[in-house]
Amino acid sequence: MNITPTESKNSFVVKSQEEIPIKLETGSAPSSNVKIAGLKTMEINDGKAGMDGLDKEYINQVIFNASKGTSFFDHQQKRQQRIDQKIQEMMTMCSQLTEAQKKTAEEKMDMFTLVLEKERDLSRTIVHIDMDAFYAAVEMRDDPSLKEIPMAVGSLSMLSTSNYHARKFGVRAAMPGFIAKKLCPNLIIVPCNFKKYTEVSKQVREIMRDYDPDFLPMSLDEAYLDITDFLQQRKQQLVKQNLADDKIEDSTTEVLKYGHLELDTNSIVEMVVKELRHRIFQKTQLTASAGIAPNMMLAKVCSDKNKPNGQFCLQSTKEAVKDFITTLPVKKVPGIGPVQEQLLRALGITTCWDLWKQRAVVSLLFSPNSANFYMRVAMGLGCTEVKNDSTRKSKSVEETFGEICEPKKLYNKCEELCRELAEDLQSEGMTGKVVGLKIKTVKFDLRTRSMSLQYPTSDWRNIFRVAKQLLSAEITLAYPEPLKLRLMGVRIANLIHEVPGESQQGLMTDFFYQKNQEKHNIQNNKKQESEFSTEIQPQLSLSNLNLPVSLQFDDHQSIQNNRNVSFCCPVCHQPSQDLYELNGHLDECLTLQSSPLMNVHVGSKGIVDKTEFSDCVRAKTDKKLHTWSSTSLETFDENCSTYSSNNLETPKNKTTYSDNADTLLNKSVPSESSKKLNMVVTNRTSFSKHLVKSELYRKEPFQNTTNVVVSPAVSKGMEYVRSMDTPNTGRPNTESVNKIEAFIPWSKTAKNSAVLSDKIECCESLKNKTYEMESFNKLRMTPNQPSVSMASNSLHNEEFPTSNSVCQEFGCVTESLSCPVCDIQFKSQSLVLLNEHIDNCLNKVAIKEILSSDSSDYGKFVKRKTSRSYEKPSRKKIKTQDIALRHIDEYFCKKPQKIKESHCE
DNA sequence: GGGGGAAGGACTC
DNA sequence: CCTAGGAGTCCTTCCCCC
Repeated sequence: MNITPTESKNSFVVKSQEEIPIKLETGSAPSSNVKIAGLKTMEINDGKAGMDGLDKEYINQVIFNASKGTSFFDHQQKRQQRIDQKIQEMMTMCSQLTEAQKKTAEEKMDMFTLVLEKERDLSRTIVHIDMDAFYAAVEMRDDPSLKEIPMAVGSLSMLSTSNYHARKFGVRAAMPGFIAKKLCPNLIIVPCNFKKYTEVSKQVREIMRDYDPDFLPMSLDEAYLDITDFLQQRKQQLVKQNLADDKIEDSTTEVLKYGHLELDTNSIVEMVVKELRHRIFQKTQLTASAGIAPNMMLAKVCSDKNKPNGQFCLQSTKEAVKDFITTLPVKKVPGIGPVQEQLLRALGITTCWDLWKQRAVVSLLFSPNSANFYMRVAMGLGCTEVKNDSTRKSKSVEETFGEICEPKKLYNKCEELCRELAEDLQSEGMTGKVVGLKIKTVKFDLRTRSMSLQYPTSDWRNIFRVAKQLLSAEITLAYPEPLKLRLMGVRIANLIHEVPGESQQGLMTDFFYQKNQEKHNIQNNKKQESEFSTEIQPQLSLSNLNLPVSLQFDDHQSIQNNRNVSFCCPVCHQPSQDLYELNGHLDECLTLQSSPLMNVHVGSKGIVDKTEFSDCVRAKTDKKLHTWSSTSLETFDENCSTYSSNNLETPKNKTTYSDNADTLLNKSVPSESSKKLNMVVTNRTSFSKHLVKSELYRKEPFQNTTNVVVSPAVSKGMEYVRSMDTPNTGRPNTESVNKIEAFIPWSKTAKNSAVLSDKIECCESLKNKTYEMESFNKLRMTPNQPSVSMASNSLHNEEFPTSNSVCQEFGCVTESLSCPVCDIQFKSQSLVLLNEHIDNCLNKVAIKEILSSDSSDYGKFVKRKTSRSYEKPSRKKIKTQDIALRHIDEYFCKKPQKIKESHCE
C-alpha cells in the first residue's frame, strides 16, 4: 500500500497495494528514553512552542520523582492501563483483519476520498491568531522585572501558562506548580488575574473585528478570522492608493512593486496579518502569532509554526496543502490528544501522511466518525466557515478542595455550588433542565450523575434539590465507607436562553414562580389546616434510605436555617419554601422512587415550536379533563378516538381503554418484575413535545398486553378556556366571573384575566371533584378497570395493588389529602394523583397566561423559543461530508458486497 | 433500528 | 510539609423504549 502523491487531479491516489508493517507498541513513547513507569500520559509534552531541545529524560525523571506514591500517580497508572488495554484490543482486532477486508476497506476509503475532494474549498483565507504565552505576557508587561526570569501564571497546584524562560526548564501549562518548582527552583509563580486578561482580550478583539466582524474567539487569547472579504477590499484600496501614494506602510512597499494590475495575493495576505499583529502590539504591547491557511484546522496548525511573534502562511493550493500535511505529526492536529496519539502510534501512524497510508486499517478499527475525521485530517481538510454562531449548551461550577467526607459538609458544599450556579444562570438570563453532579474522589475517580428536571429552572433551590439527591445516592452507594471527595461540581444543561429586551415576557418558570409567590400568602394562611403538615411521617426517600442518621441530610436543620419554609413533602418530608418548590420536589421524589422503571420522557432540547407548544397546551388541558372528568369506559374510548382524529400525533399500537381492560381481566397476577416499584406518574408540567407523546401509563406489570395508551382526549379544555374569554378583549365574561366568585371567594381580588382564568380552572376542578373524583378514582384503582396501571412492590402479596396498598407504598397518610393550591379535598389517597393535580393547578396559571397574552406576545414567545440554534450542528461537526460518509458507510458497514458492485473506478 | 437519556471519556484553552 | 484546575464541547457506549 505504498502510496505517493501524484500530479493527477486527485493527489491522494492509491498507486499500489503493499502491506505496511505495523509496529506493535504500547503507551510508552519510543522517542523518550525515560518512561514514567510506562505512564505516557504523565510525561512532559514538549509539543508547545519554545520547548525544543529539552532534556526530556531529566524532566521526566523529576516528574516521576515528584509524583510516585501519590493518589494522582496511581490514578494515572490505572488510566494508562485502560489505554494500554484499548491498544491491545485494537491490535488484536487489527491482526485479525484479512487482506480482503483491508483491500475492500481501502477501496471504500478511496471512493470516500473522491467525495471529500469535491468538498475541498480553497477560496477562503482563514487566519488563526494566538497570543504568545498570553497570561504570562500580560504579567510581564505589567511587571517588567519578570521579563528576564522564568515565571509562570497559576498556583502551586496548577499552572495556567509559563513564559519562554520557564519553558526552557520544562515548565509548561497544565503542570502543577510544585513540580515546576522542582524543575526550576527559581521559578516565580504569579497568581491569575482573569479580569485583567479579559480586558486585554477585549482590546485585541476590537482590532480583530476590523478585519472580520464575524470573527470567532475561541478563548481569551485566540481567535479565527476569515479575512477573505477584507483582503478583497484591501486589494482594491491598494490599487487606488498605489496610483496616488506609494508609502502606505513599510511592508506594503514590496506589494506595490507588483504594479497596478498584478498585486501578489500572498504578499497582501502576509502584509495584512502583519499589520493586524502590529496593531495588537501597539495597543497592548503584547505579541501574537498567526497562521494563515485555507481552513481552520490548517490555520491553527500554522499559527504554531513560527511562534512566538511570527506568522506562517500556507498557500491556498492543493499541492501546498498536501506537502504541508505529509510531514505534519498527528499530535499537532487539534482534536488529536495524547490518547489518540497513543492509539495511532500503535498502528505505526505518527504523521498525517501515515494516516492516509493506513486509511484502510483506520476505517476498520475506528468508528465512522473518527475515520471520517482522520481522513479529513489526512487530506488537509477543515472547516472553512468562520462564524460566531454557537450557543452555550451548559453551565457549570466546580471546585477542588481539601478532602471532605462528612455528609453535612458535602451537602453544604453542594448547596454553595448550586447557589453560585443559579446566580450565574440568572445573571445571564438562562434556565436549564438537566442538573448534573460531578464528583472526584480523593483517589481521583471522576463520576458524573445527572437528572432531568420537569421544568427549566434557574432557582438554586430547584437545582440543589436534585443535586442533593444525586449526591445523597453517591453517599449511600459508598456506605459504609464515607464518600471522600476532592472535587465537586454542579452543572446545568439543556439551557433555555432568555433574549435580553424580551424579559417582560418572562419565562414559564419565572411565571410559575411569581404566581406561586403571589399565592404564598394565601397558602400560609391555610397551611395550618393543611394535610401537608409535620404529622406526616417521613417514608421512602432515596436520600435517606438505609442510611444512619449521621449520614442523612439534615432536614431539620434545613428547616431551621430557612425560616420561610412553609411546606413539607408528604413523601420524604423534605421542607419546601413554596408550592412551586414543593411541586417540583414531589415530581422528582416520586420519580426517584419509581426509577429506574419509570420512564419520564423529557424533551432533550427544552424547547418547543409553536405547533408543539399548542399541542402541549391542548394535551395538558385534555389530560386534565380526562383525569378529572372521565367517568366511564365509553367516555374514555370516545376521548381516545377524538384524540386520534385530532391533529395530535397518534400513538402506534393504540388500544382503547376498554380493549385493554379486557386483556387485563385475564391477567390478575402481576409479573415478577412488577414487584419492583413501578409507580406510574403521569407526565407532568414540562412543556415538551413528549408531554403529548409520552406514555402516560406504563404497561408493566402487564408485560404481555398491548401498551395502554391513555391519550389526552378531547380539546374540551381548550374550548372551555376559549369560551371564557371574549375574542376581542381576552377577558372572561361576566357570567363566568360571577360563577367563579361564587365558588372561590378570593377570586374577587383578581386583577387580570390570567388570574381569573386560573380561578376559572380551579373552579372547574372544584365542581368536578365532588361528583367525579370519587367515581373516577374508584375506576382507576380497580384492577378490572385500570385506566392507570399501577404496579407496586407490594410487601403484602402479589395481588394487584389496591388504592390503599399503593398509597402505603408511597407513604401516604390515611387521612384525606388536599391540594395546597385550590384546596380541594381528596378522597383518594394517592399522592401521585395529588401531585398530578397540583401540577395541573399550577399549569393552568401558565396556560392561561399564554392564551390570554395577545398574539404578538405569543409569537414572540414562540419565536424566542425556536429561533435559538439548538439543533444547529456545531461548527466542528462535519457537514456535507458527514452525509456523504453516512451514505458510503451504508456500503461500508452494512452492505459490504454492494460496494464492490457499485464501485467501478 | 432509531431516538433519547445517562454516564464516561477525550479534548480544548 | 503538602500539593495535580476549571469550564466547556463533543463523541461513544449502554440502556430503555417504541
